[in-house]
Amino acid sequence: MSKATVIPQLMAVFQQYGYEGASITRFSEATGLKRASLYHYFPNGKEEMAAVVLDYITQALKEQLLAPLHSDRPPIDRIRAMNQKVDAFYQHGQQDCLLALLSIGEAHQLFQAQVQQALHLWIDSLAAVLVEAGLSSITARHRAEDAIVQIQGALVLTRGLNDTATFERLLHQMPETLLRPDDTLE
Amino acid sequence: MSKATVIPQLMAVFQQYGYEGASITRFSEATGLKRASLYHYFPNGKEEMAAVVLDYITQALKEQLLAPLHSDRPPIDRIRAMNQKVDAFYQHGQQDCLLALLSIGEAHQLFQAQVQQALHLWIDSLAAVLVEAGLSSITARHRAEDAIVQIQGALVLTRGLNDTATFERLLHQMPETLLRPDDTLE
DNA sequence: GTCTATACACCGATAGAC
DNA sequence: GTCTATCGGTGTATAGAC
Repeated sequence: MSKATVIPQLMAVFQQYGYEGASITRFSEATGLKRASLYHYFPNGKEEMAAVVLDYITQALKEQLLAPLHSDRPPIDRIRAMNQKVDAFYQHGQQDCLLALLSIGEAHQLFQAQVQQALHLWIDSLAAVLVEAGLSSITARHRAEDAIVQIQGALVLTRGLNDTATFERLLHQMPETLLRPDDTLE
Repeated sequence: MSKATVIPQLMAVFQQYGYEGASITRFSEATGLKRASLYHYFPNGKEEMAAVVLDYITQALKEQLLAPLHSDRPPIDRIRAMNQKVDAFYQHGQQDCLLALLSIGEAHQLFQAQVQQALHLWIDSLAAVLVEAGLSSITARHRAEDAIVQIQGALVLTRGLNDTATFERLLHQMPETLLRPDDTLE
């Protein structure tokens, strides 16, 4: 049992219970390791676990969600490809986003820097594609922010309404919405 | 000290710490009442407190945010009026939404019905105004969902980026966005 | 590296005096 | 209605055997 093996299992616990609701007992049940063994891997306990999980999902963001944005296909195909990954990553909206969960309560202070960095990476990567597609720099940035807002907001609505329809609809129409002509009113 | 007096104080604790992070000790500090006194008002403890707070904010939703939608002014003015209230209610995006916080972890099971009802009320009220403005029933519903998605997503982004700019921008451009002509592509 | 055993703080909840 | 005192349970974290 290596450290890398347990990280996805810790991630699942954080996703299901949030930062405060995630306890060492639950981590122990999820990994099959006893408390003391977890402290062997993560001497700083829950806080260190969350930090490592955040590094892990930042890597997943780069390698899974953002990688399709750097292909040589047309911009709209790249965004479609990203959204396919987004749909899988969040399991059609039924999986909570750790970037959102870890900016609540006590966790907000602790992980703000890491969360901020990941969100900026996402926005910047998407905005770069929109600039390449011919949008102005400022419009591209706004649209990229809007995309992340839609994803995060749709995740909230999916949980609250217990219905993935809005998440799926917004993901589906997002590529065209993001690439619509620049009104210069924005 | 009456029961109604402490509800806003309990709400503030839930908003700051989420459901799991909110403890009786913190409620005691926020209200000035000792633990046993809180159990006098809320025999079922934290769960009952959250349920009462949810009723309170559902009432606030109706009386503060949705009331402007029922005036006799043009639809765009009514939506602008709602968004002014939204901006104040969430303190320019810096105040977390309890409907989102109470659909996480353990709280999700407990309060799903109340959260769902409040969100549907919000969406239905907004969609009714959009229908009155001439949009088709299905488009109105989608746009109303989009509005709640934008508000909730922008709240997430405000926390994560520590910047209220996106929240303010989206609120400002929302009235025109919601009332734009129906493409019938939606 | 993994375990058992344990220390100590805080949690939710209740009993009972005033 | 508000308090002090207290209970059992769970939380984080560590010591030390194997």
